[in-house]
Amino acid sequence: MGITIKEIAKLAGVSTSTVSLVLSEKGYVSDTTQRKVQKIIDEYNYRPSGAARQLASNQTGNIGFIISDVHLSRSEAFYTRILLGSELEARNYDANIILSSVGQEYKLPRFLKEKNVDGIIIAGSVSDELIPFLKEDGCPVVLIDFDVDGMALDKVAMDNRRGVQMAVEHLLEQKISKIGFVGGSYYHPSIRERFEGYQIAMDRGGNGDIAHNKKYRYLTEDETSTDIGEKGTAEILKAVPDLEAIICVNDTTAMGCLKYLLKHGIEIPAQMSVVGFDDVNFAAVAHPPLTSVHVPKVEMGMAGVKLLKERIENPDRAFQTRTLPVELVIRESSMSNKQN
Amino acid sequence: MGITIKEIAKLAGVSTSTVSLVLSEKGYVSDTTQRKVQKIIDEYNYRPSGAARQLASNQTGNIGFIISDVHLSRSEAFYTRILLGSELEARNYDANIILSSVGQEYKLPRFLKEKNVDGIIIAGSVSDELIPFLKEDGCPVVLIDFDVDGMALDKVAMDNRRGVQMAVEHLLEQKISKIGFVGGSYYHPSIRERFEGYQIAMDRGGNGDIAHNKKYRYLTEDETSTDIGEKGTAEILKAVPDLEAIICVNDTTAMGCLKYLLKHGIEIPAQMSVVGFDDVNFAAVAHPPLTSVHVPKVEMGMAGVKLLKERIENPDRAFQTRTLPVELVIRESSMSNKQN
DNA sequence: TAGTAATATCGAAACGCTTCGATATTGTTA
DNA sequence: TAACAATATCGAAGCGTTTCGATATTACTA
Repeated sequence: MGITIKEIAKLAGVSTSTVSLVLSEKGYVSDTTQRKVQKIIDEYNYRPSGAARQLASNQTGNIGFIISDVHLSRSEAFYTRILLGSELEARNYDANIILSSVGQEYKLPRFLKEKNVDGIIIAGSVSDELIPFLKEDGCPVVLIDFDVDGMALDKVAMDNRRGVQMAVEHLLEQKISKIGFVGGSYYHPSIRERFEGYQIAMDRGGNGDIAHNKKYRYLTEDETSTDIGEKGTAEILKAVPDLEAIICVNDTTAMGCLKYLLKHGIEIPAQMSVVGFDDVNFAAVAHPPLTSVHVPKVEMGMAGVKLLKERIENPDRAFQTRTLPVELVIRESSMSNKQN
Repeated sequence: MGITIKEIAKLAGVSTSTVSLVLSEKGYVSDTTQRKVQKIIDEYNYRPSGAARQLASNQTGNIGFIISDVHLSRSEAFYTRILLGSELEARNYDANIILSSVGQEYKLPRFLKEKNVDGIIIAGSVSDELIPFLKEDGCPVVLIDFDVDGMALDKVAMDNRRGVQMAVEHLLEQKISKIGFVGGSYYHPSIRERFEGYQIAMDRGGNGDIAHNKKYRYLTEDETSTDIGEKGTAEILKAVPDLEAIICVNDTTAMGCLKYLLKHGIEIPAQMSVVGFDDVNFAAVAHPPLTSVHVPKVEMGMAGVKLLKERIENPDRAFQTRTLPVELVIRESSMSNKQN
């Protein structure tokens, strides 16, 4: 296709090795030569072939980003924002993100089959078989918002427990203690941690009896959704008519919760406070605006790339887990009148 | 790293060319040889090097997907779903999507600099300079939901005009004719088409006086947002107090519109109908659920990959524009009582 | 100023595939 | 059964880089 390094070398009157040195900015090159070569490069708009470079140097400059297709197609932009973060950070390293969604069928992404990446980021839950396979393959892997028991890997997480604790504390401060908990996807580590955070904070606030009473929770293995939110709210409300607040495992669930309450004329937050988690796009524009635990999604994506880079450069270092802090964003849905 | 084709060849007692033929499933290979070689391949878990393959065959199996970072980070999952579609379709061709967000600064993605892709998909608007540059470079390009005047390119579009026409007709049928139009990003071709659709349909319905009266519209070059929606609604309402409906250029804008109306106690749809466009995630869970023109986002992404593949295989064919149909999804926000 | 270190450049061997042309074998046709 | 086509396999030449010595030049040190 384009012009090659050989031709550039000839035009500049130097060897290809010299051109290569100019390109990579390492080794010794005199100023005059460097300028001379660079001029030709610019003039002919020369761009080195990635393939050749990869082949010769045995590194690709690519980062594989794996995400389950159900996550990628989920309505709320959670993993998408993580992807964005990774992409932004990758740009800093001049690396490319090769995206691959995987289904449940455990078909290896092509880039993997052809070892076209220096390392892999996995965001969210994926098929169980995939990760052991990758590890065995010796490919550097970083997990974002996921975990596999007993797998020594670099991970990026968020402080799920702390997040819900803050939410609970915020409610307790308003003298709201009859707090229910609604959610799905209970298989996911983050979800479990969120529930634990709820129990811990309730225990501490002296409301352990509530947090350990099954009447106050609706928790299923089904994928979180607005439906789960609606149904869960209905169930809990049936069991506990004088409920004061509902904490949802994520905003999607909370949307369902809001929907149910609205439909049944239960005033938010006057009669019922609602808190979500993730602080995704629509939390702020929901009706009423939804109090939610903000997750630094973009930062998580960036952290993943950083961790991966470090692992690639230093394959023998100890495995790390980077847990990013979260933040409670208080909006109307939980600003109970009782406070004022 | 791994085992190479040479070693496989030796182990199978054939030449590397034969192994290559087995791999690519073309040319003549006897059944026995094919089995023999495949056995070794499986046994040693051999996977050919993408780099070497690319270098030798001069094709990458990669598709570049370019999206402006503002789009990628936009809250609603519009372009993200297009990306998903492309990814799914790419899987069918065993191709990889290399994702690259670009900022306004027009820094070339690395994959582009190193011609690491067979073709490129651009989703949404990007820097003006980028596209001519790519064309000049001879790289196959497909535009999804974007256009550059006078650029002969393959494109994937949606029927924006028809979409808004349907919305208008739906309102007119309910004897609602005082319809305003709110939106931003007016520089974007799709947005302009949506506005045109509004005018055309209003003209046809005998309400041209309204559609051509500036009082009935709020249209800016600023990026669409809920803020635009709020502000636009406020402005139009000030100018036309007896307004009956508002069509927004997209759902994000419509969310702002709903927010404003809700805040000011204007009942939807009893006093005011609202229609959005795109039918993104939160449209269905909005309060009230938002009538919106459904855009087949995933299908658009898939169509882009198909178009690109066709172009790559046949570089000289005429340029095509694939316009996908849209659909009006009627929800509560526009089911005026007048109808019943 | 000889001897060594730093600087500058180059040639050539990889890197791991694909593919073309050559050669050998088998099958088909008149 | 001679002649030719189809089938099967192989060797070797690329593909466009990087990188490892080797060599040549210049600068510095004692």
